[in-house]
Amino acid sequence: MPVTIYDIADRASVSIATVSRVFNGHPRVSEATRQRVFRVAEDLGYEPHASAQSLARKNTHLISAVVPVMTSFFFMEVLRGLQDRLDESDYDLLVYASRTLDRVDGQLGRAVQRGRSDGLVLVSTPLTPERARRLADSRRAAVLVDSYHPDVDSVSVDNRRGGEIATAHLIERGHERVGLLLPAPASVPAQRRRAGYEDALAGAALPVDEDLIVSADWDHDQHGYTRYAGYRGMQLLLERFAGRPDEAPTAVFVAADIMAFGALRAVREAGLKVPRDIEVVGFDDVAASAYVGLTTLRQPMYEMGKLATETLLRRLGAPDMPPSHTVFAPRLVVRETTGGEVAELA
Amino acid sequence: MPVTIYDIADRASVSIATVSRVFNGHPRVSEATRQRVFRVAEDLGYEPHASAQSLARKNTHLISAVVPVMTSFFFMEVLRGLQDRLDESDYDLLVYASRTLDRVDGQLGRAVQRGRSDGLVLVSTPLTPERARRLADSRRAAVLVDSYHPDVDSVSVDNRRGGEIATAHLIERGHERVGLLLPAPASVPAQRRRAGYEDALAGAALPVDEDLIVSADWDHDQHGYTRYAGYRGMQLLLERFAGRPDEAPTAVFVAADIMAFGALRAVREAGLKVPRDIEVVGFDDVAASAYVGLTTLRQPMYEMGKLATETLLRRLGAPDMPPSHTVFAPRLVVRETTGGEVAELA
DNA sequence: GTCGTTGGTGTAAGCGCTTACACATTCTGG
DNA sequence: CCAGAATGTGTAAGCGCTTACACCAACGAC
Repeated sequence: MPVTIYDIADRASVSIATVSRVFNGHPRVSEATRQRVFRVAEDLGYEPHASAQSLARKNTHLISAVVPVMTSFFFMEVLRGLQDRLDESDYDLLVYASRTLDRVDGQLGRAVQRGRSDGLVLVSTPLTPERARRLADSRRAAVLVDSYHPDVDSVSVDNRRGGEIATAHLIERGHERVGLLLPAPASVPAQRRRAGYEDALAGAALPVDEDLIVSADWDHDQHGYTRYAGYRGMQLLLERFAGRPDEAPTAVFVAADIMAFGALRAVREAGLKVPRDIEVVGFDDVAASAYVGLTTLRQPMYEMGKLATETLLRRLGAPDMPPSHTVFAPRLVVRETTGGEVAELA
Repeated sequence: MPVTIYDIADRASVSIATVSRVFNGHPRVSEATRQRVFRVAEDLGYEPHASAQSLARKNTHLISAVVPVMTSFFFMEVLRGLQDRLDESDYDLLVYASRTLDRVDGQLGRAVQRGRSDGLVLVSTPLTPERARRLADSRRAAVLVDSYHPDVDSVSVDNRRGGEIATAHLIERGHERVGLLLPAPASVPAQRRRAGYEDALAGAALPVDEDLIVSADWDHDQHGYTRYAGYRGMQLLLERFAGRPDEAPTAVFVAADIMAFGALRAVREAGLKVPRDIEVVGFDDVAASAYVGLTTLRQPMYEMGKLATETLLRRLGAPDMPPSHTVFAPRLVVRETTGGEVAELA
């Protein structure tokens, strides 16, 4: 029933080789033949068979995106960037999003399967030695987004610098007791942001006080980038200083916007006002941050996705080029939570 | 270099047929041979070639999801539902998201290509006769999410009923002048919601006043599900009644949460307070709605995605089953914008 | 006229896998 | 002890396409 090149070859009185050549834009086909083949193909409603092409050509024209738990705005924006760039190429996109963090390796396994896709985009997926080995074994082109490995192309944001900017912003606004709310300690970006936090303190000759820092380490196997983690973290932080209000933080850098939303809530519930009693800075600049008026560090997520694709496509064309690493600087967006103007409409 | 079944066959001293059988769990293989083949395969690091399998088996184990402009929470949730259900199967997911609405058909074309995927999930993509024909020609299994066509499985929400519930809620709260903000008039779900709005008015013996209704019809080729559309729409609505405040709406049903955010903004800018001067009900219940305290109609997006996959997988197993249509009832979630409690943490 | 070119096309060998069919062996029951 | 069933394995024909190689005709150049 389905039409193959054999059918076309028959009806157009040529060989299947010629039909194939026509469809692949081979130069040595006479104009007359080309026209005839196209006409017959049109008549018959022919469409090449993707798997057969993949097998014969030894490439799939497919890109795999591996993302952890697809839940956040971040991944969606990156994906959108990927898509938009891919749209201009003739690659299609396979998405491997795992439900829980422990399934990531399983997804990765499927993504690197022979004949599945030509290249991978790994989003927020730290390249452990084990994973790096697997990737290398598979000989598949890859690019990392939001993580780093010396041997693989990557696109990321300067988390450390971002943490520093965030904290410095608060210090400049007169705060000397700046709290820090972190997701699960395992998160590498969060570690970097913390380093930046410490940089800023050091720059202002302020001490690092562990009491001011809370990590969402209670929920194992979770990344901790949740509203609840921020809510609970802020509660813990406030409780710690319940007996000594003069030592309590007057500002908090929350390492992710989504957490900051929870944190704001906890502040409100504690009967405090933002920014009057406590100022807050987030990280990411997700869509809702503008609504809520959250001061934050903007990550160019969409652009990162776009660039990642760009990089991957380049890599597919030049497998032996040395790896490239692009680092974007996050940009401070001041809103109400640190006394800025009412949010723009965007 | 890459290992094929031939390599394994050699090393295990069996034929390729037997190797294939082992990997496909064929019952008639002796235990000894099975073990040996597995061992050799393990040693060699064998992995089946996806394209070759697809070609030989005549199926790809791939599902395509076609979504318009990947930008909203809605699509992400549906996608997440899809993913999670797919995770339990051995299908992988191809995502076709178009940058603009006019590219949807192009994406659809790629998605239905022979040998690309076994089935399609069409999200918020109205099945025009042209598209229906194409789908039928391709003989590919498909399921519609958030749209309807008699011949194709579908999963959707009762938009009309939702519109009615939203409006009735406002009427019950004492409002007699209820405004309506809609996205682009072409949107079928929006038309249904409007119908529900009119149902509720009729039910309360209230007239339909066109002055109270605003459609985002200024931006052609856009779906109008944007924050700006809501902002502008609300502005227009307020302007209309600038000279006759007694006739102005005291409540507004906004056909999408994202629009409602913009609408709230416009209300605030006009110097009015929600819910004191104007009450607002949205539709969707996106994540940010809880933050903002927006009363809205909750669509079970995640569940719809999950069920869509379920339906599609069933359909793949039974192509001739008559089409099924599942309609979820949206649920009213009362929050601050209609005088409800402060938002839950979720 | 002969000979290398060049353009246009066909033949056939894959690509890596599945599976119908055939065959050989072993098992079972009478 | 043998027919027939059950079990295990191999042979080979695809699946639909690409492409190296070969071939032939037409073409100028000498």
